[in-house]
Amino acid sequence: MSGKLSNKFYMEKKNIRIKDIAQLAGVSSGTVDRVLHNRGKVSEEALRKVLQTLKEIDYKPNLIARTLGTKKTFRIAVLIPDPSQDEYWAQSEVGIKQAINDWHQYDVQIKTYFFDLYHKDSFLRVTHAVLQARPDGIVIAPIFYHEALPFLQQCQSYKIPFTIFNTDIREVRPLSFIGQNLYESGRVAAELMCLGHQKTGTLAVLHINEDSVNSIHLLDKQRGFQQYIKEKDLTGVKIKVLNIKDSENGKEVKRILELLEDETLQGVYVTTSKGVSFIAALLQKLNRVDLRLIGYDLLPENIKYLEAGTIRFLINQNAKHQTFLGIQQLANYLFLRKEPLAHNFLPLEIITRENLCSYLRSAVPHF
Amino acid sequence: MSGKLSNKFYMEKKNIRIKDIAQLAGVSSGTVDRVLHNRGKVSEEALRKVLQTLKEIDYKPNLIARTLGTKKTFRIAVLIPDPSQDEYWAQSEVGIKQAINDWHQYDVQIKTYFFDLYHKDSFLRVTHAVLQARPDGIVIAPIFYHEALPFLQQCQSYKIPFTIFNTDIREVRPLSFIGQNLYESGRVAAELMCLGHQKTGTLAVLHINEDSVNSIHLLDKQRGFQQYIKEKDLTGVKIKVLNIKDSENGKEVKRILELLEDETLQGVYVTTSKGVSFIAALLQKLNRVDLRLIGYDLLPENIKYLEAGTIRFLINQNAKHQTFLGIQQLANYLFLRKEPLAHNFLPLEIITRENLCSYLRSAVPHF
DNA sequence: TTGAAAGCGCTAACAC
DNA sequence: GTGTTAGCGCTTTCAA
Repeated sequence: MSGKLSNKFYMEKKNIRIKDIAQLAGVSSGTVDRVLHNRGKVSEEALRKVLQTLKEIDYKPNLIARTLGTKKTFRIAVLIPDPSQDEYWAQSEVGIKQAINDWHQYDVQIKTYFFDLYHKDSFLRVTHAVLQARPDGIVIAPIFYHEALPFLQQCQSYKIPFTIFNTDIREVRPLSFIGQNLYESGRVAAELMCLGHQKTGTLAVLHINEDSVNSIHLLDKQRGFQQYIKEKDLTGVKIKVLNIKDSENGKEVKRILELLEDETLQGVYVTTSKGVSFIAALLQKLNRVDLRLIGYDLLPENIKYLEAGTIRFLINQNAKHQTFLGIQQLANYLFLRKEPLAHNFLPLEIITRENLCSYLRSAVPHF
Repeated sequence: MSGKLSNKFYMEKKNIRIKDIAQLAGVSSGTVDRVLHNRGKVSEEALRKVLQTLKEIDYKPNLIARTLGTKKTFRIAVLIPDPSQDEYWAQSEVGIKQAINDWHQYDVQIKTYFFDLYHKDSFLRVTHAVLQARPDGIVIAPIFYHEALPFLQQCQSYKIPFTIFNTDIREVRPLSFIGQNLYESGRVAAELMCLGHQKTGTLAVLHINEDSVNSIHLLDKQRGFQQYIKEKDLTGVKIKVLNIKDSENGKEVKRILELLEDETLQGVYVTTSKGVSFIAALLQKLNRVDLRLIGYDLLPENIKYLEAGTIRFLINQNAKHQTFLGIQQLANYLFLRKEPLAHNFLPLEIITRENLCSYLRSAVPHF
C-alpha cells in the first residue's frame, strides 16, 4: 500500500477472504465457514473468536467463488399460460427465453410449463407435474387464483421458494412479487384521458375478453380510473362501464356499437391488453378517430393502431420484463443467495406514438 | 441421461467445459485455451482440430470460473461534473455509487473524477489526472465537446476502452454510447403539448441556464419539437424560442415575464432539467397554472411542481440509470468480455403526477 | 469439534 | 508448440 503512490487507486484494499478471517481469529478456514453458515459443530470458544473478528472487519463473501465452489445445479420451473393463445403471454415467453440464455451456462436449468389460458384443469395438471418434478424454485403467473393458492401453499410446505408475477396473491408470501399497481394504472389512464379535454361528456371503461378471475384485478384499474375523475370533481363527466366477455359474440359487439354511437362519448379506456385493438378497428371503421382511446401493452396489433394514431396511449405492462425479472430474482436467490425485494412494482410506462420506438429499441437488460 | 427418467429436467445436459473440448479434439486444455483466446503458439494441425470440434459443439465459457481464474483487478475511472453543482449530476453520482457497491467485491475498482460544470480548464485538469492514472477503462459524460475529443482520442491511442453517456461524440468510436435520442425527445414534448389543445396560440421553447456547448444538443430537442408541429400542419400555432443564459439575471427574467404575459401562450417546453422549476415558480406566482408546462427529469424541485400540478409532464432522462449502465457495460466488458451494444438509446419516459411514484419506487436494477 | 485438502472451470506461468 | 500445473475463494468431504 505504501510503495504504490503513483497508482491513483492504491487506497483500495483487496477484499477480505475467509482465509484472512481464519488467520485473524486463529482458527482454520473450515471453522470460519461453519460459523458463517451456522452449520453447527463449532465450540463456544471458536465461535466467539470468529464472531469477534467478523465484527471488527467488513467481510463480503466473493459470490463468484462461492458459486464455483458449490457444484449444485438448480432447476427452476416457470408456469405461464400458453403463449400461442395470447400475444401478451407470447411476450412473457420472450423473457423466459432470455433468462434461459443467460443462465444456461451456470447449471441453472429453466423449464417452462404452459397451461391453457381458459381452462383451470389444465393449470391443475401442470401444477401437479411441477410438484412431481420437485424443482428448486418456481416462477409463476398465478392467473387462476383459487387453483394457484393451494398449489403455492403446497410449495411453501415443501420449502420450494417461488416468485410471483403479473397477478398478486396476498395470502401467500412469495420470495418476491413483480407487477404493477393496478389502481394507480387506472389513475394514470384517467389522467391521460382528461388531459386537455372538456369537462363534460361520457367516458367508457371496457373490460374485454377476460375471465372473471382476472376481473377482480381489472376492477382495481376501474376503481383508480373512477377515483381520479371523482377527485377532479368532474361532475359533468359520466362513466360507462362495459363488461365484454366475448368480442366475437354478435350481441356483445352490438353493445359496443351502441356505446360508440353515443354522441357525448369522449374517450374509451380498455383495461385488457387484447381488447384495445378490437375497439381501434371499430373506431377506424366508424371514422370516430377523434375519440381518445387508451389501452395496454406493446402487442403487435396495438402498436399498429398506436402508430396510426387510433390508439392515443398504451400503458406498458411489460410482460417480458416482468417474467425476466421474476426468473432473475429467483435464480439470483438460489445461486448467489441475493434476497430480492418482496415487492417490485414496475413503473407505469406511458407509450405514445412518438416515444414508441425508443421503447421498442431498448431491450431487457442482459447481465 | 438414461437412468434419470424420473427427473423432469434430465434432458438438460451439463455445460461443455474446456476439458471436454480438449478431449474431443485430442489436445490439451492449454491448447484449447490458446485457440479460444488466439494467443498464438498453436500448430496448424492443433488449430484445425480444435476449431473443428468447436464448430460441432456449442461452447459457452463459464464466465464465473473465468473471472475467478483471472486474478487481474480492473480500475475504472468515471468522469462527471461536480454533483454538488447540479441535481442532475447528483443523480448521476447515485448511479456511480450503486455500481461501486455492485463491483466492489470483484476487484473492479471504480474511481470518480469530478470536474467543474462551468469551467473547461477544470475538465482538462481532470482528464490529465485520469491519463496519468492509466485506468483499465473510462466512463465519461463528455459535456465539453472540444476538450473531450482530444482526450478520448488519446485514450484510443493508449488502447483504454471507454463508454460515453449523456452526450454523444460522433467522432470517436466508444465501446458504447448510452443516452437518449434528443430529436425524438423534442417530438414527444410537442406531442404532449398538443394533446387536446386548440389548434391556435403560442408555444414557447426555453433553453435555460445551459452552456453554449450543450446548446448544440438542445437544438436537437428544439428541432424535434418544431418538426412535429410542422408535420401536424398546425399553421395556427406560433413557436417562440428563448435562450436564457442566466435565470438569475434581471434582464433575462424580464424576457421571460414578457413571454408569460402573452395572452395567446398555451404551453412552455423547457429543454433543460434545471430550468423548469424556475418557470413553474413563476407560473404559480402569476397564477397561470393553466399553461401546460413540460420539462425534464425527476429532480427534487421538479417533482415538487409535478405533484402540485404546475408541471404537467417531465420527460425522464434518468441520469442515474445512464451512468449505472455505462459503468455496468464497461465493467462487464473488462471483466466478463461481454461486448455491449454500440448504441444504447434509453426509452423516453413520460412522467406525470399519477405515474410518478411508480417511477420513484422502482430502483435501478442490481445484479 | 476441527483442520487439511480436494475440487469447481478457467487462466497463466512454466517446463519440456 | 504443447501439456502440465498451480492457483482464484469458496464449499464440502474426510480424517483426525
